[in-house]
Amino acid sequence: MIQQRLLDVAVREFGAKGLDGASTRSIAAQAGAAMSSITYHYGSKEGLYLAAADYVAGQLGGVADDDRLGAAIEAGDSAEARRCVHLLLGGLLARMFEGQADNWALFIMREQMNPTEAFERIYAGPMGRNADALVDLICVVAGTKDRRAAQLAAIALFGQVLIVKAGRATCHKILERETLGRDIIQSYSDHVAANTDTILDRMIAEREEQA
Amino acid sequence: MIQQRLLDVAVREFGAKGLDGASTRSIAAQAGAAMSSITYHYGSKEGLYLAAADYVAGQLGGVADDDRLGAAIEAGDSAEARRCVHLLLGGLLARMFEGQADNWALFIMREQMNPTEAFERIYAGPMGRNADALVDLICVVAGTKDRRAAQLAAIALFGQVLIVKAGRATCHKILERETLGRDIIQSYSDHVAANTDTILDRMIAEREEQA
DNA sequence: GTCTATACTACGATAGAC
DNA sequence: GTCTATCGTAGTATAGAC
Repeated sequence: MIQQRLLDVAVREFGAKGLDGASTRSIAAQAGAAMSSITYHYGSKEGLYLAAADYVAGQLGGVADDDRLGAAIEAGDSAEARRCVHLLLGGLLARMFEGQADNWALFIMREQMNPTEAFERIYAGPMGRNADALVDLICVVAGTKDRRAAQLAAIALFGQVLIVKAGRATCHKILERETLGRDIIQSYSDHVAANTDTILDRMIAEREEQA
Repeated sequence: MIQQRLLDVAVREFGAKGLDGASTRSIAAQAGAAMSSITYHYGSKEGLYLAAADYVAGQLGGVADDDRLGAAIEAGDSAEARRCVHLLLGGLLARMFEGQADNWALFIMREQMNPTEAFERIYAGPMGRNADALVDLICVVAGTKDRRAAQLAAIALFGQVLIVKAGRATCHKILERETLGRDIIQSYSDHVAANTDTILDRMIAEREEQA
């Protein structure tokens, strides 16, 4: 399928070089198609960019069982909500280390730094649902109605996940490795999980202090 | 000074569009100079890019008092080392919110995702020194010789700082704000500081358990 | 639906006037 | 040291053959 090949290459090229930097000639050539096929299928370079954004957004789903997350939030089950926080963050972290992650992660990073219409479309999908769920889950775990505190905690927790991609080169320098093996990935996942529990415990303790 | 104006614009343009995406014509025009002045001063587009990288690297210094950090590490003073960790992370976080930060932060983010020679030059400066100092400080605070654990902790801690830039658009969505006011910035700084203390305390407890 | 051919613009680099 | 002029290449978009 020529459209599928175009999208795969487009995500990689737009991610690596941005909308301006990537060229339709190069994308078409790598996909084994004529440049005019992009115009035919997507109208223009921008059309292909937005199509690539939608494609990326769709691939962000399934990181955790949305139904289970929703049920835990609905039920207000603190213990189950904590398990869901770990499922969500662990799932996201695992995604960051998957082989194809570089392609779409670069695309999203770029949109984060300089958001265009494409970011709205990406965030409207599974990405935004994951973010909302994390905030809701933290509220349930901490037993707090202080949503702002839960939002701040969600950002900090997500930062621990994001850095392995957004600061990949620095991580390699700090760990003195050019590639990260399974043992290090597992160690970091364990460390993040432990941090998460510690932070959630502190939020619970702070809430009980105030009460 | 025409070279200074060229560097300022170059950092912004290369950060926003990358080496390929940015154009020397546009950079020169915004700096109020002829395009050939880039060739004259920097030899080529790549030369200007590397000069911009060096300029960015230099601006990352002074986030914390290097002498004080070094002294705390040298002395093995746990309490002072913890204060230094807060100084370093707090200083970095404050830098992330400074007005001009977008320009150089975008430049560095881009290099993180797709490192070139420019990243080596940036990391060889204050950025790498800050990273090394953070790992050393954590070792002192936790009283551990498990350097790998300190490295993982440093990455997680730094992730909490990085996300406000690398995931800026998502932060705005989560906090339901289009801009982040001083009150929210202060709240997040406090949250990160509290997380940092909690994590360091846990590392100390884990070390004492093993002993 | 996919290709080739082409029009037009913008790019980086260089030469030479001042 | 800064400018204008120009060269060769590569960019997007479009038209039209098949």
